[in-house]
Amino acid sequence: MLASQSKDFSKWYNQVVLDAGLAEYSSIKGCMVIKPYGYAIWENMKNILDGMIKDLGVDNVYFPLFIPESFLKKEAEHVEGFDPEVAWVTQGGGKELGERLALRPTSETVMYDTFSKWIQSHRDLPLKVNQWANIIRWEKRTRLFLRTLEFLWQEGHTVHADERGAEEMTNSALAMYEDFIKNHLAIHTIPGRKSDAETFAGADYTLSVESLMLDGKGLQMGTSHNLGQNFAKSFDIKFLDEKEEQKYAWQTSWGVSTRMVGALIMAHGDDKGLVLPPRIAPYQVVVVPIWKDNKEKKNLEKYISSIERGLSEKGIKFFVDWREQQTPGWKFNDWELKGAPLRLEIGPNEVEEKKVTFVLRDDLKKKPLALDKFLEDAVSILSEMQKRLLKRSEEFVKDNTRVAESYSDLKKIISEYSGFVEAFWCGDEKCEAEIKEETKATIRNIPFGSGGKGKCVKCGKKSGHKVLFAKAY
RNA sequence: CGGGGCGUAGCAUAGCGGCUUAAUGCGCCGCGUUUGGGACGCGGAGAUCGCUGGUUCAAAUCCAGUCGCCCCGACCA
Repeated sequence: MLASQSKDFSKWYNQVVLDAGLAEYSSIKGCMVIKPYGYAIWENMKNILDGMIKDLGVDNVYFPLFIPESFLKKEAEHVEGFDPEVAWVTQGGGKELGERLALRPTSETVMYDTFSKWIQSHRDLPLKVNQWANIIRWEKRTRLFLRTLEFLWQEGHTVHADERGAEEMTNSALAMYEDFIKNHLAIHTIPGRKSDAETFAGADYTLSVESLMLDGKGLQMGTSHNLGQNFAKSFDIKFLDEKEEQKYAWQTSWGVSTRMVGALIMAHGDDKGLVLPPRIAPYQVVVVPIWKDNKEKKNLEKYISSIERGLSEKGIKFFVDWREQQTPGWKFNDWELKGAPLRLEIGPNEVEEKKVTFVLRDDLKKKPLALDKFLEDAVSILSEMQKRLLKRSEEFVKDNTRVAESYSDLKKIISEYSGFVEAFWCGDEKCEAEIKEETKATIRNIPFGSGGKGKCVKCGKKSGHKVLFAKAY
């Protein structure tokens, strides 16, 4: 039995990850094994995003896992930010190394060392590359998919001739994430800008898309950094422009990680397990055959193969669960745990009447439908479900976003409801730090277009924008 | 890095100085009956009790060390 979401959310989360077969703990501290079903979800995310990234004119590359210490040290803020969580290689081939090698916590430095050689002329720009890779960050506290010592991600890195080019890229990367998360993961996010304290080490500014999990905690789902010329200056990325002048380049970097799998679980799941949006589910339709004897099974096989043909023609990803050891009831529960969007229960009754019985994961009601009609409607049934999940997510975020007029409001809302809290903030890091200290809530971001005039909830100084507070993962 | 907990079969646990062969559930293997909401019977395989040392006539059990993991806090995609 699965723990109840409302009673113990984190226990529920861990059980879903383990029992649904997404991942398990490995024998290596802080690291997880991603199992086939979990990896299939990541793979779907990866494939879709990879196409979107290419549509932005970005090419895939691969850079070394090892980063010499001297590279990391070139950008002062960058080292400082990452130093506490870097893993170092000090020996190789049985010998002590002359220089330590970091296992990449992110690839800015190792890439930009090379970029400085690639870029000589304005004709070499813009340079846009992306890398799918594993990342090592020595986190003190780990949690399946959300925070592990090693994780998988995508990191885009671009170089531009002018500030505007970098700005536009920073925005389009974020827009791409928002689009992907909305239209494929069916999760509503709030795009905005990070406060200085939460800005990526070495960036001019950081944009993010933030969402709310079902327990009311915030989760950053993607980030896009405008690096300005900070790294260009440290790594000497210069080019001759049209006027034959030497200029430092402008850069961006942006990424999303396997953390999104965790977000997917926590944004849609229920007490029965995962709820996967059809567009990201490994199997959109799972067929559970029900039979008593060989004769019934023979008839079923024939009937189901016609269903298979029909689903294939519509481009629907499906799986027929012919396992002999499990009873139908067991399979129903198993696929609910695994979040299959649509389940077909096919037995002698369905064969007899040329119909299907289907159950959608979000409402769990059994519905009969003529086979022909079902095959005709399957695509739209799934896309309706996709829409419902997004709508539910939007409503959830809306219902759990509250406005705080005063500091006591803020404290009260955070402790009673959690969720997002909109409040004015003066921009002072001191107020931000004190609020974090006292309420555990952090500024998730400053949503785009948030304006108005008011007073900082903490110090009462004038403020020109509301920001989003939440307790976060 | 601070606080807490735990290492016994693939997994989850019981046993906490002597019950004589280390137990139970799940899982696994075989046979049979089952199969429309987590089936059942019978038979079976599987454990140097994390590791090292010590105390004792006797150690999974007590002591010391060591390694590892999990949970709670500060740092983070």
